[in-house]
Amino acid sequence: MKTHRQYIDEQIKKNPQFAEELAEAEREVAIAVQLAKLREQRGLSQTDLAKLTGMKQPQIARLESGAHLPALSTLLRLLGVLGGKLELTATKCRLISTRGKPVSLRR
Amino acid sequence: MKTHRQYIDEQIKKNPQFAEELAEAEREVAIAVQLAKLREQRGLSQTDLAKLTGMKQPQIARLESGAHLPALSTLLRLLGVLGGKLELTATKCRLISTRGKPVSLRR
DNA sequence: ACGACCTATAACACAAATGTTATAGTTCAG
DNA sequence: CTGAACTATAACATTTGTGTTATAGGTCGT
Repeated sequence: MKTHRQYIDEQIKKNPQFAEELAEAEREVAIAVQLAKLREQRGLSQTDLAKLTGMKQPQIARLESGAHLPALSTLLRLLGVLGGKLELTATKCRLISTRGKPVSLRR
Repeated sequence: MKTHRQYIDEQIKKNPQFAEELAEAEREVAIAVQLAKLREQRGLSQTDLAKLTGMKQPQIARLESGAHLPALSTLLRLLGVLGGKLELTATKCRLISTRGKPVSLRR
């Protein structure tokens, strides 16, 4: 229950960018999982959802299995039917003005 | 200041699905717009953001102009740098169990 | 008028996701 | 054990987005 986390920490030390990449990857799988969960909460089979969205069952399966990320358009289509929202919110501001100039820089 | 909205309402009457499609389209452009806004709030030029994300300026321009939707992976990459989150939340539940069975149906 | 910076657009090869059909493995009811 | 419903996987053509280079049009300071 330790080695995996250790490995990750090492990588982050070696390459700070790794943290960002990892976070991104985690957000990616999270999406597949959430889609599947949402579908089941709604009591729909993959086939049902496929019909409702005009897709085919194997496509749903591919997405939920994480074989690849849905296109944004596909994700929105699914959420439209499943009753879900995609919110894009600004959070932390750790912004470095690359040179001189303060917050609202260069211009 | 009326004809456009009227047109839309007519379409919805003709084809109920049109409402869904429209909502989806609106969510799509919203994404492009929000990306641009967020970048400007951070005081970054397209070129800056490109460097920070390892992309090229024209790619940023393409996305912000809405020429096409970013791939989810690209969106996450941008948000990682811009300091933004993508939240996927369940909302309304207007779910019809297609045949018999109540909420948690068929299985 | 000149440079320096910005944003936008076009073109094209490449990669990634979709749409589709077929099919196989599960589980469960009868 | 059979069949029905569900999920998963493979293959392949098509569409969509990326990565890249080049270039053009704004705006501003000097």
